[in-house]
Amino acid sequence: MSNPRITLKDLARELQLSPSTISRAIAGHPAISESTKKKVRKKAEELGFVPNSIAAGFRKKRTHSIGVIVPQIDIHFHSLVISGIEDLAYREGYNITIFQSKDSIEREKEIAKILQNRSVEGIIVCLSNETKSYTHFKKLVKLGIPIIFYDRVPLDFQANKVVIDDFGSAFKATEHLIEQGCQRIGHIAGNQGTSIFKHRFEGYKAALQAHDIPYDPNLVLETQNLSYEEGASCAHKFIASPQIPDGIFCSNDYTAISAVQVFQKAGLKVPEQTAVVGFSNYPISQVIQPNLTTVNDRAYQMGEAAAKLLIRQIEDEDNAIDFETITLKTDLVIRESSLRKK
Amino acid sequence: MSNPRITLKDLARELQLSPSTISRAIAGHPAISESTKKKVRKKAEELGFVPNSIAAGFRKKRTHSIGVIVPQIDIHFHSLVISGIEDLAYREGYNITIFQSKDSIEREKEIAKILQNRSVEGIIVCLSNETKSYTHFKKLVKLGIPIIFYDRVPLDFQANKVVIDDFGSAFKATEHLIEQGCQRIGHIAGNQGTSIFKHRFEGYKAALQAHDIPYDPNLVLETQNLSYEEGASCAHKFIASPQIPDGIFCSNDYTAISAVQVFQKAGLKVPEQTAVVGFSNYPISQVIQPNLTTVNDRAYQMGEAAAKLLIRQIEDEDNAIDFETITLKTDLVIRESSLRKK
DNA sequence: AATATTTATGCAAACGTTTGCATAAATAAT
DNA sequence: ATTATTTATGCAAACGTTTGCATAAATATT
Repeated sequence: MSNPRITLKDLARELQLSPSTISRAIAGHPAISESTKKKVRKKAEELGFVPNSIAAGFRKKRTHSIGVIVPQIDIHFHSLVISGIEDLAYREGYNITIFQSKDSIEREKEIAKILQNRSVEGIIVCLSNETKSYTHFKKLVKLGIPIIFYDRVPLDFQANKVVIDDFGSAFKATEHLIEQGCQRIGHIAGNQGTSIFKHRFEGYKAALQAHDIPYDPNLVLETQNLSYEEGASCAHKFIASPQIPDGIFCSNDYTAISAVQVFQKAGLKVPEQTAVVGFSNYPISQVIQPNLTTVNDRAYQMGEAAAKLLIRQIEDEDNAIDFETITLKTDLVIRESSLRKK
Repeated sequence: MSNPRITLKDLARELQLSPSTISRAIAGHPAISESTKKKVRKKAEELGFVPNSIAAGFRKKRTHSIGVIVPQIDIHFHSLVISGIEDLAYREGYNITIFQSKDSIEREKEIAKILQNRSVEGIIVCLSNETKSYTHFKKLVKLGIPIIFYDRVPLDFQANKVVIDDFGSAFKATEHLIEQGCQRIGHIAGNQGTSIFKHRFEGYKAALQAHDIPYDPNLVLETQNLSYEEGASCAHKFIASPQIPDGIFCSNDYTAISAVQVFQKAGLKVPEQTAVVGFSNYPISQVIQPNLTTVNDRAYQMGEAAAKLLIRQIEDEDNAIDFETITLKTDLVIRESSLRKK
């Protein structure tokens, strides 16, 4: 049989005071005498009183709860984002209720309803792949619940967003290959229906153009899921082409790594014959041989920025803050797979 | 200005009924007529009423909330466990409030208090590295809050635990090397102060003994953190030894991978000259060349099992369930790094 | 001593549900 | 027509805090 939890009323009974006095004493209210405060705190400690934030929150209409919806927790990118969110939230006295949408719009809608039901004060969400309409989120915004979208964000309605500079990152990555002497640069692209990958493709093209290198559509291969297998397939296509590219910018690390491995198996030297750059700085990228040059997309910082923006919006009581978009710069982590010269 | 949230009282006013009738109608109580139920549900839908589970939970003394404490969310093992927990919890109508202890006993104690404060109905926790005393958890158990420990579990007090069969897994991994013809088998061990790694070491020894292979302490190298660097260092020590081992069982994938790479750099053929087996089946293990044979420690299933056990304990009202330990079997995923013969 | 002001504590309503018991209306039985 | 039973809805307390306002006691001023 468990011990029942101690309440303010229990302390009140013990000390022959009223629950409102106990509540104020514990909160350090100036109208309560120091001696009463001392007495109450001592007895609270003695009996193991822990405030019931459900009851307090119910009265004050505050939950200090943030809902987080990610496609999958075990995808490294998202686990870094969540880690960044939790660290910031913990420091600010908020806690995180987490859900996976599993890239299902139906599950995402159900979760949105659950979060309303649970009175979260704000939401951070990476949209599911299937999400094309956002009424389930618009409804919550209308109720005054701020929402921050990260990574996959809605394009056609105003919202708070935290994204990375995909265009600029791709530009820099491609530019790096050019600076390493590459002239015939290929691109393994992500699904162009997803704006992230579209921007990466645009950045790649812009860098070529900026350096007077003609864009050759035959050097761009589009994948659906940027999977390891698709990367290998693209690498084989490059090898089979009349003129093998001497540099490749890949939209994620998996395709970059598989490309590297296919080239090596085919006897192509990386980076001497073909330099390769990936995207996302997964832990894998510093383990494979040669170590992979890759864009560090700062997922942890993305999480921190999203949580900071959300808490600012929660605590802005007059709702004066307009929608905001934070675009994080990235770093290019230069490793062996693209280094020809210093 | 946001729209205020619709309550039972609002519906009551609209329909000229009492809030208790509205509550019962929405809940489908048999004492309420079908026509009233229909009318109430229609109006609820029309006005966008969503039940307030904070208020309902306050009255019923239920939160349907589970607290989860992991050392770090972005460690792949833990992100898989959390994914397993969330999937099971979502299906059972519970939600997950997540915290990182950052391997700090102080932060863990603070989090335990926060979870009491928030009236979670149960807790799943992987103890921080620093945790040597458990009063902060014992106190919660005494209040009737069930706690499931996973992976790093307390040894000297009765608790619910979900672990893997470290001994049996290590035995099987070592046995596999023996079956592949290895006779001089080394071990890169984890910190022996952690029972997980101690059991792995014991399993390794037991397999040698079971096959009449003498245990040679010179073939066992202990690390502190099983880091990539420590793995490389151990590999160098093996290379410098008078007789290089022809098989190595490593306590995690990072050390296995770095060992493989050091051997390859030194001209040793893996697995022909030295076969290598890792532990944890990180995504890395199927990417490196040769692909790594490794123990799949089924972190996702560990999460599911922990959540299932916890919810069973939460919903067992007479508290008749004794403490329980679930030991998950693992699979040995045989890949190139250990295959000499079929 | 009487009056005014300040200090410290208490009362009770409130938050939004749920639910035991009460009561009015409808229906059935005599 | 009267009485008994059933049906459907309502009242109000409860959950554990917080807080506006009330009040008693202590202190200061005249």
